[in-house]
Amino acid sequence: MKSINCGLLRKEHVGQSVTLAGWVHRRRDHGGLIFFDLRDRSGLVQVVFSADISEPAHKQAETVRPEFVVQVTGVVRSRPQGLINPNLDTGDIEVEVSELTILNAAKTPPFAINEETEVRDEVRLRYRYLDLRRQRMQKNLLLRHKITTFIRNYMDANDFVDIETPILLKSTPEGARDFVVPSRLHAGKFYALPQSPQQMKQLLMVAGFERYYQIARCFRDEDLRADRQLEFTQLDLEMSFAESDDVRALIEAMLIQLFEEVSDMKIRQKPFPVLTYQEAMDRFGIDRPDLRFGMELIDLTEAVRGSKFGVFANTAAAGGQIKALCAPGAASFSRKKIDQLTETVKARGAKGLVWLKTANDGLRSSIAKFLTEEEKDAIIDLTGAEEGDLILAVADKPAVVADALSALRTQLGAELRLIDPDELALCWVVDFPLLEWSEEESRWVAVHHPFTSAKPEQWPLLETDPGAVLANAYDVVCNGMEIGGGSIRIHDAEHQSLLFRALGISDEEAQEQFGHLLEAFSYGAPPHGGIALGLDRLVAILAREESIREVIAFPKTASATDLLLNSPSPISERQLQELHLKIAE
RNA sequence: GGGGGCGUAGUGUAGCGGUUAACACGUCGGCCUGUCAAGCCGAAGAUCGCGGGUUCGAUUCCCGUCGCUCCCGCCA
Repeated sequence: MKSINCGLLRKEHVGQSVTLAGWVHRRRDHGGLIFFDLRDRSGLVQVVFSADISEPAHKQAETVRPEFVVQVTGVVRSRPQGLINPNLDTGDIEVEVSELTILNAAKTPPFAINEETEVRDEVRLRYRYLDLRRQRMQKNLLLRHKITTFIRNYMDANDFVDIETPILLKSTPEGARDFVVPSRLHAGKFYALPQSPQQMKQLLMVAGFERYYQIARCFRDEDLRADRQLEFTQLDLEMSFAESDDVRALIEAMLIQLFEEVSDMKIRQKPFPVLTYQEAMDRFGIDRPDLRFGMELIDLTEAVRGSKFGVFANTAAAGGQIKALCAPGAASFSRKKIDQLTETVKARGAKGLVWLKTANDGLRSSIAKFLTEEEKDAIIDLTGAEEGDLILAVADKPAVVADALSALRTQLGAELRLIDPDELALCWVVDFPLLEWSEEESRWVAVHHPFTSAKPEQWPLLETDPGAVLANAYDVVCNGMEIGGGSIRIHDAEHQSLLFRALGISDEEAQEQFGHLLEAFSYGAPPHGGIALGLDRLVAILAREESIREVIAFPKTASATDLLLNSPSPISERQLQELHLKIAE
C-alpha cells in the first residue's frame, strides 16, 4: 500500500512518484492550499494538496481530520526557496498529491496525539492504543526493542541458549505471593505462575545446557509501585562451571556495551565499583546506593559517646549509633525546611533530627548548648563540613539510623541537585547475609532465595550463627535502583538440605516442595550460578522515565487493574463450575 | 492494611462560601495558494468525580466513597 515510508523521503527522491500511507498528524488548511503532515512509524513528511494538481484530491482533503488513515500518491519535489523546514528530517522536500484515498476516518482523539502534552494517566491507560501512538511511547518501546535485541545478540554471541520455561508452574511457600491458576482437570488443584524461572533454569543446568538465558515474564501478586508491576520481564540467565566473578564479568561487559550502544548517558565509573553489603550499609544506609553523588553517612558515635546531650549518650550506651550526613551549602535551609526533613526521618522511624549549621562565626545547632568545643570540632572534622554546610544527625538503633539517613540522603540529593541526569552510576553489592530473622514468622528466611549458596568457607557458621553467614550473591545497582541480582547456587543435595533445615523447612516439607530439585542434584549437578536483570527498570532508566509503566506497552494501574481491558473481571458461573470454584462472600 | 497528593469543558490548568465558573490547546463553522504549534473572524462545549453533611447559599468547608498517583508495609 505504500512505496516508501514517510520519514525516509529525502532530496534524492525528488521527481519520483511515491505512494505513502499513514496517519494525518496535522492539517493546515489555507483554502486553496492544504498541507498534511503525514505520519507513519518512520516519521513525518509534508504533503500538499491544491486544485492545480488535483481538484478531487484537494476537495477531499478538506474533509480529512487529524488521525485519519490515508493513502496518497504524488510526486516528490524540492521545497521552494525559503520554505525548507530545518526541524523536519524530510523538511527539504514535500509531496504534491494527485491522489488521496481515505483508508479510515477517525474520531477526534480524547487527547492530542501530535503534541507531548501531559494527560491524566487514567485517560492514557483507558486509550492506551492512542497513547502508544504518541512520540514518547513510540520512542520508549523502540528503545526497549533495541535493548532486547542487543541482549539476545549478546547472549547468543556468548554461547547462551534461549530456552522457554513453563508459565504454568507450581506454587511454592517461599517468597512472594503466587498468582494461581485453578486446574479444570484436577479439582481443587492449582498451577502457579512463575515468580521467576529459578528452579527450571537450575534444572536446565543439571540437564547439561551449561549456558541458558531467557527474556522471561515473571509474576508476583504483591502491591504495585512505580518500579513494580504484577508481571514484569527479566533477563534470566544461568551458567554452569561459573564463579561469581564469571557471572559479574559477563553482565558488566554486557551492560557497558549496551549502554554505549543504545544510550547517550555516561557511565560514571568503569569497571563498576564493588561494595560489600556491610560497606553499602555503613556508607549509604542502604544496599542499593545511588552513587551519582556523595554525601555519605558519617559515624559520630564515638565522638559524642560522652555527650551531655542525653539522646546521644543514651543511644551510644544502649548500643545504638549516631550518624550524620553533611549537606553541602544547605546551612541556609529555613526552620520550615528542616522540619520537612525531620518528617522524612520520622516517617522512617527516627525520633528526631539534630541539625548543625557551619557559619563563619562557628557552629549553630539545635543542640549547641549541650556540645563541648571538643565535640563540635570532632563533628566538623569527621563530617568534613565547610562553611555554609548543614550537618544532619540521627541517633537510634543501627537499622533505623540507616533507613532514616538513606531516605534523607536520597531526598537531599535530588533537592540540592547533586545528581547529573545524564549519568549512570553502577555498582555491584556483594557479601549479602544469607539469612535474616523474620519476626513475623519467627524463623530465619532467605535474603535472596533458598537456592543461594553460602560462601564456601561460611557453611560451618550456618548452625552456630546463621545470621552471620555470607551468601555467594551479588546485586547490580544503577542510580539507586536494583536492576539485577544473582548468586552462585547450591548444587548438591546435602547443602540444599542443610539450608532448608536452617530455614525451618522440615525434611518432609523439603521433599514435598523441592524433592525434584534435591533428586536432580543427586544425578550429577554441575556447580552453577546466574543472575536476573529487571528489564523494565533497565529500560526505564535509559528512557529517563520514573515509572516502568512508561516502558511497558500495556501496564496495570497502581491498584492492579487494566483500564483498557477492564480486568480483572468476573467469570461466568459455568467457568467457575468447570474450575471447581465457589466465590466466598 | 496504612499515610500523602490529585480529581473543574475533549486535554492541560486557573479560580473560589454568593462569578455569566476563567484561560490555553483542541473541536465545529466561515475566510484564506506557502504553511509547518499556520493566521484571522465567529460558535459550541462543564450537572466543578459521586453521595451525604454544615450553611440563607457549597465547585469552594467537613465526612464518606470511587478513580488515578506516590510512599510505608509487602515484594525469597
